[in-house]
Amino acid sequence: MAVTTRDRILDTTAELFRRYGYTGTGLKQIVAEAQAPFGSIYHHFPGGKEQLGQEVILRSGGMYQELFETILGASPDIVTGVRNLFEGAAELLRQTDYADACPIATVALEVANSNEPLRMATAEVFEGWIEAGAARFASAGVPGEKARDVAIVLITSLEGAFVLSRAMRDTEPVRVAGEATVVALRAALRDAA
Amino acid sequence: MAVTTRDRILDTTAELFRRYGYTGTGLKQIVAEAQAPFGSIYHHFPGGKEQLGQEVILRSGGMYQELFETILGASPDIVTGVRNLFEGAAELLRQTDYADACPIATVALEVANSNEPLRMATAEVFEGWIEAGAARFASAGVPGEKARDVAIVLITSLEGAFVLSRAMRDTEPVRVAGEATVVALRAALRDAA
DNA sequence: GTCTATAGAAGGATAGAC
DNA sequence: GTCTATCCTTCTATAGAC
Repeated sequence: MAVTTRDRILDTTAELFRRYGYTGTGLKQIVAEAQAPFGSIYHHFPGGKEQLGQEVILRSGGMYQELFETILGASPDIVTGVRNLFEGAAELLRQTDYADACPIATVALEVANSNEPLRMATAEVFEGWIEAGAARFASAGVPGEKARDVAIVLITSLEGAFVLSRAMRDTEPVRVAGEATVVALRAALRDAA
Repeated sequence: MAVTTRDRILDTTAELFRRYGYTGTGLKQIVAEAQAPFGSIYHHFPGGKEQLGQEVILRSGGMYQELFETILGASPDIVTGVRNLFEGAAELLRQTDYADACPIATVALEVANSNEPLRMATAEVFEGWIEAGAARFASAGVPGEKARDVAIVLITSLEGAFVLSRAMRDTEPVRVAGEATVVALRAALRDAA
């Protein structure tokens, strides 16, 4: 079949991590949902839960980055792209009962002071997002020294808005944070002129 | 003594939640660190871990709000106050090995789609922070309809910056988010003139 | 190699001694 | 009422049957 057991485990784990976090997701829960025998986890991931977590973090981070790129690439200009990104996130939240937000933020907070290998994986993802965002903003006309800052503002705004929107079950924080990010981006673009 | 067993349990739990999250913190771990017998948890919190979690969330939220008010109240003007708030957060992160950030964000993400009573507690805290911030910005001269938005920008920026800074072990996200929040606040204040 | 059964530790919760 | 001992479940991980 097109999807291997290994991929099914990775996909299922990513989904469960997003909803229940790292410590809140059990290996038995994963294999049950992925319709795989328990032993297949240790067959495909000899390092156990930690190895599985690492791969899920890096993989989800990469997929989310591709989603960013797709949305921004499909927009006529960078300002519209950023606006579409936040509006799409708000809509997706609403449609998924406020579950479908950042795939790694919950895990990132859980492991930041308790699991160094996993913390490093989340840091690697965030750093990758920042660099990708900075490159895109720079090529859109944001001055070099400002491009990284704008990328950080975008990502921190979105992450923080996810925290509040998921807790409050309201898209308001995502919408407001999106507007603020657009304003910050416009200001940075003005500096270039 | 000045501090009761109940308070010691609440303080200890708040600290452990911040570091390990809700599911990552065990009741046995709590009583061990609080130097209390195991039974005292169910004596003081008959509702078990969930009741304890609820009280910790609301209490930590209130204490953090007081901290906001203290910092903003001690600053000569609102812009300086917001700057001090982010700078203080960055310094505290650095000093505490990037553990001392938002006391409830980790729990908020963990429970958002898995524990409705606890989700409501986190939502109550965030809504309280937004309203307190909006009131303060309004009295500082931000037009009424903008005051709530600025408060949301402040809180989402800080929360998102905490996620990145803790994961990356770098204060850069908090500092950049702080600058952006100051810029947004200044723009809102200009609208009033 | 795929899968089941189970080990050994830790989880939350409770009963009852004192 | 304070505290201890224990219950039952669930956790990660492993051993070994097929």
